[in-house]
Amino acid sequence: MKKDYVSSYVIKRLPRYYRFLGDLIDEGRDRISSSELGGRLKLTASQVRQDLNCFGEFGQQGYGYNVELLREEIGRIIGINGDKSNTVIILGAGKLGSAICDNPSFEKRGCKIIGIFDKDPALKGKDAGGHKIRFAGELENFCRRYSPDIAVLCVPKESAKLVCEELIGLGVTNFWNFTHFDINLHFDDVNVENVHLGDGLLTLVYNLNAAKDDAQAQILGPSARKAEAERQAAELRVRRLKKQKGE
Amino acid sequence: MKKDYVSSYVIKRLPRYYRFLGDLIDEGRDRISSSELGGRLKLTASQVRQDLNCFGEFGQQGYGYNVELLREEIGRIIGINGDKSNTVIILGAGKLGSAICDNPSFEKRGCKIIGIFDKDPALKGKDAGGHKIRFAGELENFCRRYSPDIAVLCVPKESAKLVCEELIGLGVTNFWNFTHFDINLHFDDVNVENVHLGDGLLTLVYNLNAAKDDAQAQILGPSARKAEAERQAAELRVRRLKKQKGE
DNA sequence: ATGGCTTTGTGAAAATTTTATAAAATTTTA
DNA sequence: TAAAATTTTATAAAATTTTCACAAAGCCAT
Repeated sequence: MKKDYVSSYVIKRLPRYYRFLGDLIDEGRDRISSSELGGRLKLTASQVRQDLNCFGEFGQQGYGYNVELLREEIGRIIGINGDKSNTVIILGAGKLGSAICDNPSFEKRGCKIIGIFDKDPALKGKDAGGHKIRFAGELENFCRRYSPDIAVLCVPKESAKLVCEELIGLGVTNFWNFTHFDINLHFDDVNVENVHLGDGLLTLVYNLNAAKDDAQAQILGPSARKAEAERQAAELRVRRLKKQKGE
Repeated sequence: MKKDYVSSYVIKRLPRYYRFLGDLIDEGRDRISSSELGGRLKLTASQVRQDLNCFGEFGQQGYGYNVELLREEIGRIIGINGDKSNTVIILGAGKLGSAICDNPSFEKRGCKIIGIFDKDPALKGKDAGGHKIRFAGELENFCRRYSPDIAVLCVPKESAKLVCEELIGLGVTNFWNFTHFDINLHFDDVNVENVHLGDGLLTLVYNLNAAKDDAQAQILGPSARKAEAERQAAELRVRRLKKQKGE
């Protein structure tokens, strides 16, 4: 049954489904069951079905889901409409900015880069991923004229707040944020997707160290750990008993 | 009380605490309460206390937390030891690879880049963030000699599986994955931190479209939405009543 | 030193997310 | 064509995360 509220956990999984369904099409698959889909994505079949049912009934009993149809449907849910793409500007034409500029295929995701800006006048006119870098001073006029949907922030942390303020003032409300400045903590009524690369590295380092201590620590939840501990204790008891009998 | 199991949600928040405490030090703050910390990070005071108490008792009643001490403690928890840094290799010296190479300060996070590799022989010897690019063929010998702790994957999706297999075979178990290949779906016993930039963009696009429909949709949970709906209904009743009285 | 005030740590309640089960519909097989 | 197998949808149960509430502990002004 279609829900009127969908949790952020479900939404975070949508792009993964979308991406995987694309792979399935490449494999030549035309149908898939929730249990196989779940198995391959390391989710339970239940979860897959619950997730999809938030948006409608896309499956067919006894058959499963049509791969192509489901992918199209999820694309529609996310909002990748072939007819109207979201316009994107990139702030900061440093290494990261220009890497972002051509790396993840914006077009495939219904987005179109319409400008890249840098406050360094020396970069003006140079190329970044097929786009001419503009001087930051042009930003105001550009935004008033084209009102971009999304701003990608690749500026140094120190500039981030100022740039944000200006952009919000110019009506930009959606940010893909690669800076270490937490936009949502300072401004309301904005959509922000934070990347915070450094945070991810730290999470990895934590898990790296945790794995040294206990290989299972990161895999099992509390109840599963408890069950495992009990299983091991039971095994020990059995072994002890056998040993007693043997003697 | 120190816990022996800590949920992944808590762990994901640790880097944020760590980063924010750094900012507080820059601001010259030397103490902070859980309620202020929560307020500034958009978390509840309760959650902050629960999170920290997973690892020990770092606060003091009537005082709060010492900023510097707490930051140090969280650093220790994550595993950023000044004495021994984790060694990192980068696979793929394209735009993204070389951007990663100098952008997020690995050193600050207890990591040290010891090599960057690319399968394009033309890049061999060229500079990327102060490191000489090596030819991918050297990877095996290099790994056997230095056994790096972490591999950063910035290769195209097609190469990802092969590179992964080789690295795992060479004993690398920690991956910071920027490719669209889901390592953890194909290999066990590895720590993976996926970035999947494209997924983040899609999440942003979804929220962008959702915001158009309902500004509050992404902020409130189900029960809060229900309560808000009830509040509005009650307000309407009151207004109606007033109107009746007025007439 | 003392008393009021602040703030933590913690167990329990509430909310949310995930998993499991029962019922219904469709396909496949014989 | 009918029965068996498969698989979804809807619902209920379980697990997990978050919030609440308060006693105990320590700070700080007087």
